[in-house]
Amino acid sequence: MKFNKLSQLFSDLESTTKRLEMIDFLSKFFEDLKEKEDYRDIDKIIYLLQGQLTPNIKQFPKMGLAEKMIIEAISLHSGINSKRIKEILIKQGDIGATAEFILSKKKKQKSLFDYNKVEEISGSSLEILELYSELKKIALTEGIGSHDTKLGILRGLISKCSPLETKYLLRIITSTLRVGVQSQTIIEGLTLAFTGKRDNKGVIERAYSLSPDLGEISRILVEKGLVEVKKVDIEYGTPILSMLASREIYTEFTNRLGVPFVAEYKLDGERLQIHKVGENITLFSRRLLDISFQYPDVCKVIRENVKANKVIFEGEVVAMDHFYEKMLPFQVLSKRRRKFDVEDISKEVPVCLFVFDLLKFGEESFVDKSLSFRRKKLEEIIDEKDELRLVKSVLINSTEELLSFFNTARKEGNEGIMAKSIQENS
DNA sequence: TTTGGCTGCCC
DNA sequence: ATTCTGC
DNA sequence: GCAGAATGGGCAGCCAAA
Repeated sequence: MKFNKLSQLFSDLESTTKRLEMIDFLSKFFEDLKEKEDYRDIDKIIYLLQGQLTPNIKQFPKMGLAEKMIIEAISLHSGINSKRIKEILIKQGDIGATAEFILSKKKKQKSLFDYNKVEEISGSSLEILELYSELKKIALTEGIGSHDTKLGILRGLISKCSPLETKYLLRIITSTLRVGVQSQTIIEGLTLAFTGKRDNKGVIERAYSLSPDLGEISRILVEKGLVEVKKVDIEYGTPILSMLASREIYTEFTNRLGVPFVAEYKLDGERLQIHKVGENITLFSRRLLDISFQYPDVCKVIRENVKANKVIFEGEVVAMDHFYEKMLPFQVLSKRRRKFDVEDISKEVPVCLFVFDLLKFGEESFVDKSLSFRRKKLEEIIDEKDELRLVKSVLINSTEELLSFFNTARKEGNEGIMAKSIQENS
C-alpha cells in the first residue's frame, strides 16, 4: 500500500470529532484491504495508525528526533532559517502543519502542477513498506554523527512525500499524530470491518489487553478469524496492559461501591509488572518497557522469596529508608531510573517492592479471578522481607473505618488509598 | 573534557 | 500524573 | 462516563558544540 492512502485516512479522521464517523472512516479503509485481500502490511498500518513504529512490547528504540530537530530538517530542506520556521510553528501550532504549509508553497513555486496531482498520475507515492524501513533506520541510528544521519534519512523521506504526507510523517516521528484515534477506536473499526458486528468489540479488546500488539491481533483476525483472537491469553514474557485507576475523593468510595469494599494503600513509587519464569525475572514498566536492569536488587529478592516457579504479578516499587522504616518520595526513587552505576545507586537508594496483584500462576490465568482469591494466593507464595512485602489491604465496613484507614495511610507517608470492589467480576 | 540542548519516560 | 473537550 | 488530547514536574542519557 502507498503512504498517500494512509495519509488520506489520517486527513479524514482529523476532519471530524465524531467518534462514529471516525469508526466509519476506519472500517471503510479496512474493508478496502479486505476487498483487495491485501493484508501484507496490515500490522505496520496499524502501528502507524497508533502513531508508532512497533507495539510497546517490542522494546524497539524511539526515533530520538523530535520537534527541534524536525525544525532543523525543514530548514535544511526548504532553505528557510529555523527562526522563521519557529514563528510559523507558533502560528500553525503543529510541526506537521508547519511543514505542510512551507512545502506546499515551495512545491507550487517549483512546478506548475499541483504536486499531489502529479503524484496521483505517476503513482509515485512512497510505499508504506519503504517508509517503514526508513523510519526504522532513523530509530536505530546512534553514536557520533547520528543527528546528521537521522536528518539525512528524514530529508530523503520528505523529498518523496507530498506536503500532506509530510505532515503526518513528521507527526508520527514526533509522537504527536493526534488524529483523534487510538487503540479503542481502531478496535471498533477493525470489529466492524472484519466481523460485521459491533458486539465483537469486547473479544478484540480483551485480546489486545492480554497481548498488547494490535498489529499482531489484526493479523490473527484477518488471517485466522475471530475464533483465534478469542484464544489469545496472558503469556509469560508478554506484559499485559495495566488497569488504570480513576481518581476520586475517598469519601465517595462508599457511595460508589457500598460496603464492604477493599481499600489499599496508594504508594508513591513506580509500577512494576513482574514475570518470573524459574530464576528468570523480568520487570516491565507501566508503558511495558523492560526495565529489569534498573532493579537487580528487586529481581534478587523476588528470585529468593517468591515461592512459585512461574508467576506474573504486579507491585509498586518505592524508595525506602529501611533503618527508619520510612517511605521516601517519588523523586528519590527516580534516581534509580538509570543505565549506569546501577549497583552503586541500588545501595544509595534502597527500595521495597509492595506487591498488590496476581495475574498468572503456573499455567492458570488469574485475571478473571476474584480479588480475594488473587490476594490469598499472593499471600501463599510470597515470603515477606524488608524489601518485599504485600501492600496493606483491609476490608472497609463503615465510614468510620474508611476515615481511620485514610488517616493512617497518610500518616505513614502514602499518597492516599485505593478502593477495589469485592464483586467477582471486577 | 565539560557543558547544555534535546529527547524520552516516570509520575 | 492532572485537566479539559466532545460525544 | 469514555476516549483522546493537552499539559506539567523532574530525572537520566545522548550527542554536538564549546
